[in-house]
Amino acid sequence: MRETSEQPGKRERILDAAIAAFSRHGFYRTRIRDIARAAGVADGTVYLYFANKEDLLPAIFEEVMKPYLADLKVELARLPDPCDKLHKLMEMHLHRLGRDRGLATVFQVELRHATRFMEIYAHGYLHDYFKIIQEILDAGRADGCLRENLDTAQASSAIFGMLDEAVTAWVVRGGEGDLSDRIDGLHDLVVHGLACTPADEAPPAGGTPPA
Amino acid sequence: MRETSEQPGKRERILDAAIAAFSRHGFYRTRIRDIARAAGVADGTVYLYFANKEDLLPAIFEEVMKPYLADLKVELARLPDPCDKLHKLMEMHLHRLGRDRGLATVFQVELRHATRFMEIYAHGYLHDYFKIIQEILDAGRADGCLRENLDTAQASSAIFGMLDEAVTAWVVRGGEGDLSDRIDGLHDLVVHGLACTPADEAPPAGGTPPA
Amino acid sequence: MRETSEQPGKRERILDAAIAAFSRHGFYRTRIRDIARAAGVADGTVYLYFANKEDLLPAIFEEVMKPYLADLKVELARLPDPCDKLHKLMEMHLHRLGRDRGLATVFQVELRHATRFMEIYAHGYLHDYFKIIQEILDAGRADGCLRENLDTAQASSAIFGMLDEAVTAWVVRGGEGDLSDRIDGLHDLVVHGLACTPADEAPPAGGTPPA
Amino acid sequence: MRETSEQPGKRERILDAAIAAFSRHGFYRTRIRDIARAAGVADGTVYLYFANKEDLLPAIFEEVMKPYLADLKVELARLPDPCDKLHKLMEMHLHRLGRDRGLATVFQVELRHATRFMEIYAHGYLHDYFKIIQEILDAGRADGCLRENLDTAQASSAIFGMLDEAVTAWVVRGGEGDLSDRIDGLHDLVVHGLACTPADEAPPAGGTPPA
DNA sequence: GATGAATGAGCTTTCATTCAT
DNA sequence: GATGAATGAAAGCTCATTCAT
Repeated sequence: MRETSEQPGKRERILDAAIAAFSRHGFYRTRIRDIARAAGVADGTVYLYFANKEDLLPAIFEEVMKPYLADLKVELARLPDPCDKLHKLMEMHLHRLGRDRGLATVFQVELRHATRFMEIYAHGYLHDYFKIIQEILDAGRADGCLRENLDTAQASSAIFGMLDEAVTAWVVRGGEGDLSDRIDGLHDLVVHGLACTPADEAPPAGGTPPA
Repeated sequence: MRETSEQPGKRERILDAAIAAFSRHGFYRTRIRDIARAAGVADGTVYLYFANKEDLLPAIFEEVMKPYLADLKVELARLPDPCDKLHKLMEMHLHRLGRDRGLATVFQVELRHATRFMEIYAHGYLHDYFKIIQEILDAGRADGCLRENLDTAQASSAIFGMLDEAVTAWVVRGGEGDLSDRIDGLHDLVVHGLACTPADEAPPAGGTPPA
Repeated sequence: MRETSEQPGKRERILDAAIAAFSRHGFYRTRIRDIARAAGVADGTVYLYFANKEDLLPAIFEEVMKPYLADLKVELARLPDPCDKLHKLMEMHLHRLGRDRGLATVFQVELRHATRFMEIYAHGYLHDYFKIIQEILDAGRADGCLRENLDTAQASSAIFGMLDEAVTAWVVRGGEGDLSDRIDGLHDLVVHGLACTPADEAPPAGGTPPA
Repeated sequence: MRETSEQPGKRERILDAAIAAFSRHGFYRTRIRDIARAAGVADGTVYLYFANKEDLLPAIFEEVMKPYLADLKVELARLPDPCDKLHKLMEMHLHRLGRDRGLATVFQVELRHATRFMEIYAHGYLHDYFKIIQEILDAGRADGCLRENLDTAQASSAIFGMLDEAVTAWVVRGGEGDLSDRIDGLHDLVVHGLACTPADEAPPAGGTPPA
C-alpha cells in the first residue's frame, strides 16, 4: 500500500539520515545521494520534501528545537524557583545534545554552514530559547534571589555561551565522557561566580568538584 | 606586469584576501580565483604558499593567534592580580575580534568548516589559550581570591564560551554596537555570578545566614 | 475532485495545452507537468493518451493538418481555375497560421525539435500538402495558364518556402501585423516573377505566339 | 607542450565539433562531453570559450555567416547586373550549405533551438543578409529590369524562403543529389514567375502591389 | 617564483516516466 | 480511466588543482 499522500516518516527519515551524514562528513562533503541511500529513498525524493540541500539545515534545526522547546516549557512550568528552573534548563540542554553526538555535531558545527545561519541564529527558535533563559533570570531578579543590577540579556547570552562551549568541547573530544556531569558545576559557577563568597566556608549548592 | 621577484607580504595579502572573502561569502562559496584576484596574484600562486584551499583556514587562525597570544602574555605578565589578568584577557579577546568583523566572522563561523576543525580546536593555539585562562584561575585559587573548590578546567571553558558567544552574537547582529562594552559586565558576571552576593543580603562581617 | 469517467476532449485539451506551452517556452523547456496542469489533468494522464513527450509533436501536427487539408480540398474543389486555386491555398495557409501565433510558433520552430522531424516532413501530411500544391501547378500547366517548361515539384517547394518564410518572419516579429496582407503580393510574385513583363520590353526572339 | 595563450584553433575545433554533433544528434541530445571529446579538449575547456551550451548556436551562426557575407559582398560587387547579382547570391547560398550537410542541418533545424533564435533571426547577420537581397532588388528596380511595383522587402523574404526551403528539403532527403542543380530553376522561377509570359495572356488577376 | 589556460572529477538538480492505489 | 508520489538516470556546469612556460 502506498499512501496517496506523502508517506509518513519519510521526511523524518531523510532528516535523520542527513543528521548522521552531516555529523560524520560535514555538510559540504555530504552528497544528497548518501542521504537518500541512508534514508532508503531515491535522490529525487529528497527534493519532494526539501527545496534543496541547504534547506535541510534549518529543517533539522526546527525538527529538534520544536519538541525541545515544548518539553522545556512544560518542565520549567513545574518548578517555581528560578534557580531550579535555570538548573533544569542547563540539564535539559546538556542532556538533549549529550545523548546524541551526531546531532550535537550538527548543531555545534554544521548548522553554521547555512547561508542563512545568521537568520536561524537571530530569529526563530534560538531567539525563543534566549528569551526563555532571560525570563528565568528576570523572574529570579524579581524574586530577589538574583542580583538586582543584572543585565539579564547579557547574562542569558553568557549562560548559553557556557552551555554551547561545553557541548562543543565534548563534541571535539569525540563525545567521550558524560556531558551531564557538567550540569552542577556549571550551574554553581554561573550562580555564584568564580570568586570566594564571603562565606566561603558554606558549601556551594550542589556543586560537585571534579577531580 | 607583475614582479618576477618575491613580493614581500604576498602570503599575507593572500590570507587577508581569504579572510575578507570567507567572511563575506563563506568558505565553500569562496573560490580560489576570488582570493587570488583580491590579493593581486595568479590562481596558481596561492598554491605556492598553501597546500590547498582547506589549508588557508588553519593558516588564518595561526596568523591571528600567534601575535595575539604573544601580546596577551606580555600584558598578563604586567599584572600581578589574577582578577586583573582575567579582566585583561577578556578585554583583549573582545577587542581583537571586535575591531574586525570580517575576522570575527571567520573565527566564529568559517573556521568550523575545516575538516580538521577538531584538531585546530583541541590542539595548538586554542589549546594554549585555554591553558592561559586556566593558569590565571589556578593562580587566583592559590592566591585565595578565587574559590578553593573551583574546577578551573571547566571554568576556563565556560569563560571562553561566554566570550565566544558574545562575539558570535555581535557578528550575527551585523557587528553593530561596541563589543568592548561587554567587558565589565561579563567580568563581573563571571567573578560574582548571578546570585545576590551574601554581602547584599547580610552585613559583610556578620556571617552568612544558613540556607 | 476530478471526474472518474472519461472526459470528452481530454486529449484535445492536452494538445492545446502543449501547443500553448511549446510556443511559449519551447519544446525542451516545457515540462509535462506544465502541460498536465494547464490541461487540468494529472501528469500520468498525459501518458494515457501519448506514448511520450516527443509524441506530442506529430500529434499536434496531425491534429492541425488533418482538418486543414480536408478544408483545403473542399475549397479547392470549388474553384476551377488553377490560379484561383493557388491563391486560395496561399490564403488558407496564411490564415490558418496567422490567426494563432502560438500554433504558428510551434509549426515554424518547435516541430523541428522532433527526432523524427525528417519523417514528419518527408512523409505524411506535409508530403500530401506538397502534392496538392504540385497538382494545382500541374493543372495550370495543362490548362495553359502556367508555363509549359515548369518543374512543378520544384515550384511547389518554392511556393511552400515563400509561405513558410512569411509565417516565420511574422512569428519572429512577434505576430504583429496581419499575415493575410501578404496573400496578394505573394501570389502576384509567384505567378509573375520579379521581372518586368515582356510586354514592357521586346520579346527576345520573334515574340511568343499567343495562346 | 601546452601553449601559454589560448591554443589557436581550439575555439574553432570546438565549433566544428559542435556542428558535427548537433547535425547528427540534435542540439538537445548532444552532450558537452561529446563535443569536447570530438574537439580533443576537456569538458571544462568548452566553458573557457563559450558561456554555456546554448551560446554555441549563435557562435556557429556567426562563424559561418561572417566570412560568407564578406565573400558574398566581394562577388556581388563584381557584377553590374542586378539579375546576375541575384543569380550569384542564390548560387552562393546553395553552394555554401550544399557542400556541408552537417552545417546545413544545423542551419535549417538546430539553430531554431536557440532560446534567442528570434533575435538571431531578426537582427545581426541574417538581417544583413535580407538587406543585401533587398538592395539587389532595389537596384534592379532602379535599373528597370525588375518591376516598378515590387515590394522588395517582401520579395527578398520570399526569395530567402525559397532558398531556405530548398536547403531544408535537401537536408531532409538526406543530402542526396546536388543542391546546386536548383540554382537556375529557382532563379528562373523567381524572375519570371509561374505564368506564361503575359505576352500570351491578359494582365494578371488580383495582383495587388503592396505599398 | 609566478602565471593562468587547461583539466576533468564530481555534484546538485531536473524531469520524463512508472505504477500502486 | 485517473492519479501523483516516487523514481533514478542523466548532464550541464563548477572550480580546485596542475604544470608548461
